[in-house]
This record gives sequence, structure tokens and C-alpha cells, in this order.
Amino acid sequence: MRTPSPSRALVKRSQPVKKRMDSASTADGGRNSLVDKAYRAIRQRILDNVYPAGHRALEQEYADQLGLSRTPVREALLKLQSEGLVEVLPRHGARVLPVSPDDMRDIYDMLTAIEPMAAELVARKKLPPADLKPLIEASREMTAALKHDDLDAWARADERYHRLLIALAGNRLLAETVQGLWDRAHRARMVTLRLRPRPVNSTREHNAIVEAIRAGDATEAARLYRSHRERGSSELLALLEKARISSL
Amino acid sequence: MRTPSPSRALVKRSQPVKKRMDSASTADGGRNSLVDKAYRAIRQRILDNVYPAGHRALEQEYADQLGLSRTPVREALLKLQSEGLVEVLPRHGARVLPVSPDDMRDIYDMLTAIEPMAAELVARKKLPPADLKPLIEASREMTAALKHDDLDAWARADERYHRLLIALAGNRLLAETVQGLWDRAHRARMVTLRLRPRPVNSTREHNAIVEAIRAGDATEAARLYRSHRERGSSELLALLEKARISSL
DNA sequence: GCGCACGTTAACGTATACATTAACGCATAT
DNA sequence: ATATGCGTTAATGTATACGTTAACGTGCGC
Repeated sequence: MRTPSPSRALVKRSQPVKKRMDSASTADGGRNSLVDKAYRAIRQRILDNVYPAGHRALEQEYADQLGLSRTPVREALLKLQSEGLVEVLPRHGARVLPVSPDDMRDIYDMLTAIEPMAAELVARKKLPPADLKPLIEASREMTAALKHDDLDAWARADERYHRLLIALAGNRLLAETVQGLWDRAHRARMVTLRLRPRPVNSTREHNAIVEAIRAGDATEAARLYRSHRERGSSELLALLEKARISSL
Repeated sequence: MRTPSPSRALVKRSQPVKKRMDSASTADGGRNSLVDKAYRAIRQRILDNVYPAGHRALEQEYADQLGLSRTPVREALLKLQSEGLVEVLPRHGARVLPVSPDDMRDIYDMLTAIEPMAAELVARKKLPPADLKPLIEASREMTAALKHDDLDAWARADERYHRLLIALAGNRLLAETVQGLWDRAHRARMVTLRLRPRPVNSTREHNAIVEAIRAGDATEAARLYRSHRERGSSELLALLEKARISSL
């Protein structure tokens, strides 16, 4: 078998018990807790592909890497599992879940259902135009990023546009659900970003959605968002198919 | 020695910890684990209103009630929190979350977005009519239950209809999300069940949806499901409002 | 009488101990 | 040689220990 490092799994009591909790940690609800530290660290590494799909490690290994005990690591892994980023296998450690094209289809079907609803809700609110400014700003940044061929910046602005829009819907449940779905799809988006033609239509579509929202036309906003999402979805799925990418 | 009951110092270590793990417990993935036992027990009590909204208890109290240690109880509570059924407050125990009319609106907006998508997906699959039989059967049961004025049976059949339909969509993510939303709304539905007029239209609407699915008309199936959901949603919200129910 | 500071305490977050069991190697029988 | 069973071991699930801190009460100063 592969023994990653014999000095790993058996490390015991590197420190007596002394200096626990270096920086104001316990009991503020979650933030600053070691569980949260582990959660954010591992999640970030998954999204950044530091832990690529399929990566496996034992609870103790994650704990050693982060300098924690198994308890907070375990809770963080359970949370990541509930969000669909990892799978905890009883004796084989926690494994970063790959995302197959089928999974992507499921995820995008969900987004296709939910995000247009968000646009619809926003349009119905008849928000003052000032509230829509950040959306337009994000669109502008997308255009600018495209001009400089900075695809990463484009992706960040795109993500920001969608997150802002979702947030304006004022439905926390919806926002959290969508964020979770974006997280799962993140790596696939990053890969296809460089396989696909320059996303020149997105900005126009984004602006059209904003326009419908400003006009208070909820149905049209939803329709536009849905077709935007459907186009993105089918493009992405076709790319994954074509590139024979069976999982990410 | 002459003493038939050697309850003394030389016994092997007479279980310093109770009688741990009575029946096949550890490590099968989750089912049968004590975490799962705690999770199901607490969830059921919440749905059944044994722990009504607002109910609070410390980790240790739940543990004592279930005869477990804090560890599995804690993990179960975290899971229930991630599903929106309880809130874990740092020094005040875990509290069963009330569901306000605003929460219900958010939940139903989500369902209004997702469930019609499920109907759409099912319709696009052009399933053999036999696969739709359980749906029709559930509808029939609803009618029968109404005839006998058995509202609980009606609610169970209604829930089964929706669950069956969702399952047919073949999107696990979607099914799990919808189930979570139904769980959150469960208590409110149970209350309004007896405050509202007999749901005489539901069966007809359900059958119309099945008909559209059988005809392979995805758009129509989605439209019908959406209006079904919107009607149910507005009726329920109006009732909560009228009954001055600020939270459940 | 009122407010603030300090001590007390209980609940929690985290660490660690421990028993169980799945996985794996090895030996043996066929 | 392959399959089967047994012993070993490592990873987990659960229990428990422990230190920190928020909540609360008490007493002192004003």
C-alpha cells in the first residue's frame, strides 16, 4: 500500500495540552472556532484544487496539517459532506468528491430552476435603481476583464454579478442554496473557462436582465435569466462531453 | 476463592464506561450509528411537535434522554441545524426553530421554483405510463381520504404524491433539497390543514399534472405544477396571516 | 437605591482515551 | 495455485476529560 509518510498518522501528543486556543476561539457561535477554521481551510483548498477531486485523507491527516485535533476536523468534514464537497467513507478517510457531467447536469437543472426565481423576486420588489448599480458595475468589470483577456477576473466578476442578484431577492434560504450549488460546480467552471470561446454574450445578457428588473417585468426577468442559464449550462455540458471529462 | 461473586479489584476492567455499543453500531457509514439514532429521534420529535417550536435543551439533556454521550448528540444537532430545523446557541442549548410566515414564504418560493422543474424533467423523460401509476394511486388515496374526512391520511397521500413525482425526476440533489424544504414546512402544513376548507381541488390538479407528463408536455406540466404550488402557497400564507400565527 | 466589578459556575469547544471493527496479510487446506 | 479463515492493526465512533468563557449573582461603592 501507499504509505504517505510514516511520521504522520501516529503522531501523538506533539504538545502536552498547554497552549490550547491561541486566539480567542471558543463559543462565539462558530466564527473563530477551530471547527470554522478547519472548515474554511479545507473548503478553500478544495475550491482551489489544492485538494483535487478524488483526494483522500484521514481525519488525523487533516488534523495534523492544520495543527488541530480530530474533533473540529471531523465536524468540519461532516459539514463539507452535507454541502456535497466531500464524502466521508468509514475507514478510508474523507474523499473530495469528483463532479461528473451527470452531477453537473443535476446542479445546473437546479440552478435553472432557482436563479430565475431570484430574478423574478427582485423584479417584483421594484427596487430603487440605485440598488441595481452594483450589478451594472459587475457587468462592466466583466467587459473590462474580457478586454484584457483576464479570464479569472471575468469569472470573479461573473460570480459577483450572480451573487449580488441572488442576494437582492431577499431570500436567505435561496441564497445559501445557490451558493452551495456554485461551490460544487466551481471547479468545472474553472476548467471549461479556458476551453470555451470568449464569453462575449454574457455581459449583454446580464444587462438585459437588469433592464427587465428595473422595468419591474418579473416574467421577462425570469425568462431572460433562465435562457441565460440554459445557454451556459448546455455550453458547459457540451464542453465536458467533448473533452471527455468524466469527472472533476 | 470462596466468593462466587468476584466483584473486586482483580477483575478485568469492569467497564469503566457503561455498556457501550449494545447492538452492531460503529462504522457502517452512518445508519445504525448513534449519531444517526440521535438524529432520527430528535428530527421525528420535532416533526411530530413533541419538541415544539422554541423548545430548548442542552446537549447533555438530549444525551440523557437518549442514553448517549454528548458526542453523537452534538453531531446530530449540527446536522439538524444544517437542515434548518434547530439552531445551536452557544450557551443556551439547541433550540427548535420556529417558522414564521416570512420563513414560509421563502420556503414556498423555493418550492415554487424547484418542483415545477421536477415535473418538467419528468415529462421530458417520456416515461412508460406504468411508471406514473403510483402517482395516480396516491391521488386516488387523497380522494378517498377526503371522502372519509381523514385529513391526516389526505396529507400523507398528498406528501407521497409529491415525493413520488420528485423522485421520478431522477435528480437526487433536487429530491433531497425538496425533502428538506418539506420538513421545514411540515408543522405549518399540519396546523393549517384543519383551518382551511377541504382541499377539493388538489386531486384534480394532481391528475392534470400527471396527464401533462404522460402527454410529454413539459412546459404544461411545469405550468400546472407551478400554479398548483402558488395556489397552495398563497392559501397557506393567508391562513397563517389571518390566524395571526407569527411562528410555528 | 442603583450600577458596576468581581467571583462562581455551568455549558461548551476541544482534546484525548478507548473499544470496536473493517481491512489486510499470512498461513493453511483443498 | 486459489480460496478461506484467523490474527493484527489502523481508523473510526463514541465516551470522557479538561480549560475557557459567557451568564449570572453577590457585594461593594456611589
